Amino acid sequence: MRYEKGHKDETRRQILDVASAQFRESGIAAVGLAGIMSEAGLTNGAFYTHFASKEDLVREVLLDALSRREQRHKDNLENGVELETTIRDYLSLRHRDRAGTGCPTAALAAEIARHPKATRDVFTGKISDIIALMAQQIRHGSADERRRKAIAIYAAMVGALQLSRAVNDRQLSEEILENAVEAALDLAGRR
Amino acid sequence: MRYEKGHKDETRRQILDVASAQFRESGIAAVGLAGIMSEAGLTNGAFYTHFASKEDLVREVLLDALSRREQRHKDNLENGVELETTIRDYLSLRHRDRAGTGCPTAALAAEIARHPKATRDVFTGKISDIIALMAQQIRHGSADERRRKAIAIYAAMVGALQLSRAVNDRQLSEEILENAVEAALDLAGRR
DNA sequence: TGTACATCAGTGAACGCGCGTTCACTGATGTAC
DNA sequence: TGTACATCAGTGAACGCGCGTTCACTGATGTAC
Repeated sequence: MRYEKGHKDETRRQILDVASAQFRESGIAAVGLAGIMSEAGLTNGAFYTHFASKEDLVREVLLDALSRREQRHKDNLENGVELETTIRDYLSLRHRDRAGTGCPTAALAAEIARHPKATRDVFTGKISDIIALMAQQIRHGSADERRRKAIAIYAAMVGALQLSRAVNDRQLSEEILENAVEAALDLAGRR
Repeated sequence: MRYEKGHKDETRRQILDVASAQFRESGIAAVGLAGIMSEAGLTNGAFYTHFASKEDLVREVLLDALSRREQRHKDNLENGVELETTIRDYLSLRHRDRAGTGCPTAALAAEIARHPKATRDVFTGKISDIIALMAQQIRHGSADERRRKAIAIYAAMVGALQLSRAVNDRQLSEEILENAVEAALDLAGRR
């Protein structure tokens, strides 16, 4: 063949990575395939060698980005990382300012709600897994109680990160992050 | 004049209302001016008699929709409506299923974060006002404590509503809303 | 061993379409003289 | 009172542009005989 073994997989991964960052940075509807392909160092037409449609790409990007997030939660759990650390990392200035490498839920949840069933199915499955992993990070309470807390904490984190990004006032933005950290810790039963 | 007095204002309001619903239902980037104008019963060209650009419309829609939300919070406060009621209304199935008439923050926050300064300024100002009004609904604690709580509760509500909309599983969707209600009430110091 | 053909990742131009925006025009009314 | 002109909300066609998608083609390699 013209290209060495595994070349196509590498190209696919490259497209996936570029799209993943652009979607989270600018939103799905605002990003065009031409822009993705050119940043990936390819021409328009090659896209369809790897994906069936833009919606197919969206689904694959979501699966990939959320799987990476899930893996991070798994690693945290195995390494005994405290829930407090997870919360503080999520609600950090760094995460707020780097949407392109950050949580896909905070960047895209509202948009995902308007996408086809197959795309929402991927989101639903991964979000369930992530909630289950966060529940395991919680120290006290029954399995049911921990799950309930994990859901509420996750929702609070997603909402606060979005607000801190949308708001155009440094002080208010930081106030939102800080208060959400405290609230999440309260909910986790840490104080 | 060709049209009776106040006609232009009515037309402007009509465009504003149609755009407001379409933006919240489908997202700003996914909605076109032609679709807005035809639903408003007008042709393309008339748009620029009322607004300078799509971004101008976005700003006006946001100002209008958030002002209405703010007014609702004011009314609630004057009528002695409990914070619990505000929370339960926000995190209701009805609100989840009617994004077009619902909270602009939950529908558009991530998108607003990517819009120009002037648009984000409008959002920031109104969100500050709404937070201040919610803080007044909280019964216990110093003014500062109540503000901190209001911020956290608002973030949790926004995040939970979005998650409940994005998720493609009825049970999980309702579980998110219910747990967020409980968490918000906990944060408010109701139990 | 040499030749003919198959494979396939990627190229790049083109497709129809809808986007935001512009603009010459319409036609009913108000104003000036 | 009659006429000429100004006003202005709205029309509808057109602008250039970028969108997602298609497709004939390229050219390096692998396979068959």
